[in-house]
Amino acid sequence: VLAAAEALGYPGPDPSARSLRYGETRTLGVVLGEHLTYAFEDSQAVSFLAGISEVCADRGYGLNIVPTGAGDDDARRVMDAAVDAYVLWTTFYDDPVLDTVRSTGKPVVIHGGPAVEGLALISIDNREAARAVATEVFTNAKHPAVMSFPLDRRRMSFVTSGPDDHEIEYPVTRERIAGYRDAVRELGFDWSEVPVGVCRTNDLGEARSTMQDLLARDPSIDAIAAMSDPLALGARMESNDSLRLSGWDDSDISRQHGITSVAQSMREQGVACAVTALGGVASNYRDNWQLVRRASTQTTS
Amino acid sequence: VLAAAEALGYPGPDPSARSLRYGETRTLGVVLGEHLTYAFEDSQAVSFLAGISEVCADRGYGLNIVPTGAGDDDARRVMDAAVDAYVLWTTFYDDPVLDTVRSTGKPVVIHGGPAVEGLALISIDNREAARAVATEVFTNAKHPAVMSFPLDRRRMSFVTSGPDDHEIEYPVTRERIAGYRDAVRELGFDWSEVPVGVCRTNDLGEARSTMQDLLARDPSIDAIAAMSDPLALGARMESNDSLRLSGWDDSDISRQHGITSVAQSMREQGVACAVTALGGVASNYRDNWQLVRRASTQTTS
DNA sequence: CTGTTAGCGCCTTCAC
DNA sequence: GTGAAGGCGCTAACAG
Repeated sequence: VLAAAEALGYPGPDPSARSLRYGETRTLGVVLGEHLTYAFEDSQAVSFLAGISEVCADRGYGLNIVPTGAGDDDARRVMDAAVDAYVLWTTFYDDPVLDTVRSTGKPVVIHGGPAVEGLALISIDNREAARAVATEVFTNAKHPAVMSFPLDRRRMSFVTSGPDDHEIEYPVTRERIAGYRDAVRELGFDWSEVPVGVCRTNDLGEARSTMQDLLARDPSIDAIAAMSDPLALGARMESNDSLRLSGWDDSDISRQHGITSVAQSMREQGVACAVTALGGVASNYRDNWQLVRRASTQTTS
Repeated sequence: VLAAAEALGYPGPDPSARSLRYGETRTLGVVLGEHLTYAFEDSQAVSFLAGISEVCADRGYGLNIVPTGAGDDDARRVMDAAVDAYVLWTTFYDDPVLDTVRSTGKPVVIHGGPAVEGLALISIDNREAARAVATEVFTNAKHPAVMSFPLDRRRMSFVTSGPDDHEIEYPVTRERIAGYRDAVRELGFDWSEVPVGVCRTNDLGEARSTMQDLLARDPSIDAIAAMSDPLALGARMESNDSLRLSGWDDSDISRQHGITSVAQSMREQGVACAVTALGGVASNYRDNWQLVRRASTQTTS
């Protein structure tokens, strides 16, 4: 009998049929608010996925990566994915994908934000961390400024000042801006006059060009709070060592260049997301960050 | 009617049922011969996956990453994956997974090797590239040596000399060793006396420790052909600038440190694998590499 | 203990 | 035009 099956080229049990029967696929879905290649180009995204995949490997789950934002078939792509649960990365306020994943009735974990009633959220307290690092970098400064991630899906590079919350579509970015604003105000500055350079992508080149634009607008800038280490380094390259500077993520870049940064483990957050999505209980990550003080915010007075 | 469905919490079309009906899942499977986290830790693996994902995103395919080598349920994991085609990364001679994927009857593309009758193969000509770079680095040398990736699944670090093909389980490693050997013999050395340092992992620390072991065995080593740029840099850090040196992949490391290297695009190879797996025709990648000469193999005589 | 059957949810066909 | 039914491949339950 087995020989006959072999001879006829029986392709083995069909996974779709099996899933249908059992009602589970043993696969975790990761929904990206970005182009798929971004998942493998941004080092933070890679760390996050490494954490996710660690959990999947342990439990014998596959990992299905679903890109969104490319077209109007996002909902179909997400719903068509044969997965048991979703982890969302880089989603935004009012993202239609949020409704889509919720309507599936499957477990959903959102990384970073936004907080959605009934869906799990894993994130550090970006606002509080931003307040702490900005307080560090803006103390003893005369003309503070910010280097930011994109504010909305259009992902434009530009320079503005004191942006309002409602202009900012990405939760992590909004929270960090809010934290910078908290610090700015506590130190007695006028937020509406603080220049904010927005970088389309998270890389050195973009940061340098945006820093040039910032300095063109206000050459007296003497302190920069940046949302990533590459952005911070780009700012320094267009300035001089007297610039007070902070980055974010405590990567090799900030270590090598003595840049004050915010340490957080994307990998651990990935683990927490996957564990939660697959039915476990992860610890609270709100306070899982640390301010790492380095030479770039040393007081020189 | 729609309202009623909504009210009852209809979870939307079930992807498993849909796949079953249509006989396709619109998902590409990537089978890793490594622990899943490796896929996100090794920069070459990340580039390869970026290429794969680019194609998947274009065509509206999902990406399902299946780790193997963890236990004896590899076959089940692979067969249970709801995918339309497979791409294999870091597989080896006689890997049982090869039989498993073939038995599914789905399209299979193997990256790097081994060549299997009836399954597609995407790879540069590692042997020829290794011969070229070794000829470059070993010319004018007196005591050539090699820094290698693991030879087999046990992934041990150790020092040996002139290993035979049959000791080497990974196709890419075997081909490169063969190319080094070709060059060594053409230059008149005795392959069986050439020290080969095997590094368990592809990182600097491992390379430094293995280089120490190599030098302990033969302090007169004056040229190293390494299978990656990190391994090459590690070797240099335990030696001095007079060491003739070559790496592989033409990464930032080799550029910054003036190390001769072999350029190839893992990303393009990823694209080629995905295109082939999903039914397209990719161009031949055998000769898609280049020797990049730098200061580390300058003739100083 | 072996053999048959029902049904997972979907889509397409065919009947009305 | 609307509506019912069959079958994709699997497995659990049930009948012989």
